[in-house]
Amino acid sequence: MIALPNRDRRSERREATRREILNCAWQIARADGLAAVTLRGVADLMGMRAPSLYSHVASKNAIYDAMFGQAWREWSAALAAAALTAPAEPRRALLAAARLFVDFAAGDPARYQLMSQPAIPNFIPSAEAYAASLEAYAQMADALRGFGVTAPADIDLWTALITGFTNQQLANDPGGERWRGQLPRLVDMYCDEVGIAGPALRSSP
Amino acid sequence: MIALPNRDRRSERREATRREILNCAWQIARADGLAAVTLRGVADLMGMRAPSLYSHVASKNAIYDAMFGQAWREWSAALAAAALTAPAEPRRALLAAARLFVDFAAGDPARYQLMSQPAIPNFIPSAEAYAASLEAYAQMADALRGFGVTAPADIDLWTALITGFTNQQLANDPGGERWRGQLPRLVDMYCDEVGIAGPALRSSP
DNA sequence: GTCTATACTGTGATAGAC
DNA sequence: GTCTATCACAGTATAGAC
Repeated sequence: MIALPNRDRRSERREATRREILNCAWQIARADGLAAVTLRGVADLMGMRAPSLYSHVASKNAIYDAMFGQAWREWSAALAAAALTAPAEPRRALLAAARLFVDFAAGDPARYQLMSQPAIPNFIPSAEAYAASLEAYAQMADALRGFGVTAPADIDLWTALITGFTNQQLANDPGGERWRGQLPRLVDMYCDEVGIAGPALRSSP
Repeated sequence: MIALPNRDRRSERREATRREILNCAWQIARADGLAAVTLRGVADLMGMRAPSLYSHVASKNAIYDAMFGQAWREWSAALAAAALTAPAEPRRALLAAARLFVDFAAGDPARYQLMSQPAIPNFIPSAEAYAASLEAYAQMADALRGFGVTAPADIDLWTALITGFTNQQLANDPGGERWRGQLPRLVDMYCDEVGIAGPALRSSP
């Protein structure tokens, strides 16, 4: 009988290289933009030849795909960490969530660009990676449900409002406050519309 | 003394070829997406060789640039044709403008993708092409001013709301009504917020 | 399993002949 | 103006060394 090691060092190392590939890709994306990620560039950073990457990833789009899923999972984690389930002050909680999203996007524009399709030509997230974004959506929907918002239309309204503000902020005033500064007003508008009570945020941002 | 022709047939023909290049590029973009536009593809459609295009266009990005300006001028024309200066019923006018924008975007997703940066890697609209988008912005701002909306923040609010709805509609329910159908509600929210009077649209869409 | 060398295809772009 | 030829660079497929 052969003693099986309780840890598979081989697959551990394999996972580590895969992670390193993603890290190098992120590094390039952050520095020079998403489109600047090339297999040769990633390979250079790793001290490898470009074709060698195919031992660990199926294609370049597979790298984007993994990054896409990773990005949405990071957002889910950030939202969960914020623990905005404060039913006592729903408007403040929603404002915090909105600011969190804008700041999350502004903190890594390349990441946000990848999250909001269609950033890369010919890249369509796989069902598995897309599931990560759906989970983040469900997470936000849950939070809204905690505030009494259940109608799908009301949830659609929220997503359109927040992403609209985020896109405008990043595209026209990156790092500024032109739209971000209006978030209290936006959250008030939304809460008034969907019937979330509480004191207005506008006067006391 | 040499008789100068009163029309420059040469430059007329030159302009015609340039237009044809753009038309072929649009044709490809509409059929297979913006990224599918290839110099060889355009040249094929024109019965030319790819390098010959450089006699009429400085680069591939110059083609995108011309398309960008053209797209925004088309939107300006569409908005002007709508003649939404109906101060009697501002809410209806704004709803018409909002629907016009969503439909304009949905009518040619590739065009809208190009209008909303950053659609193509390494493509940044030239100052001249960008001016076309600024003019469209000024046009909308003028219309809003006609309804008493003058604060820059209020105009920013409008753009974020409309583009947010449009993006969500195209990305998650292309050709549908999921967000488009909520436009009356959105316009009401906006008008209530910025102080545009009139009967609510919600009940009578 | 992991990496390399080589090579194929397609891209935007340039040079120079006609 | 348009052509042919060619370049540099991309993603990727394959064969084989270790």
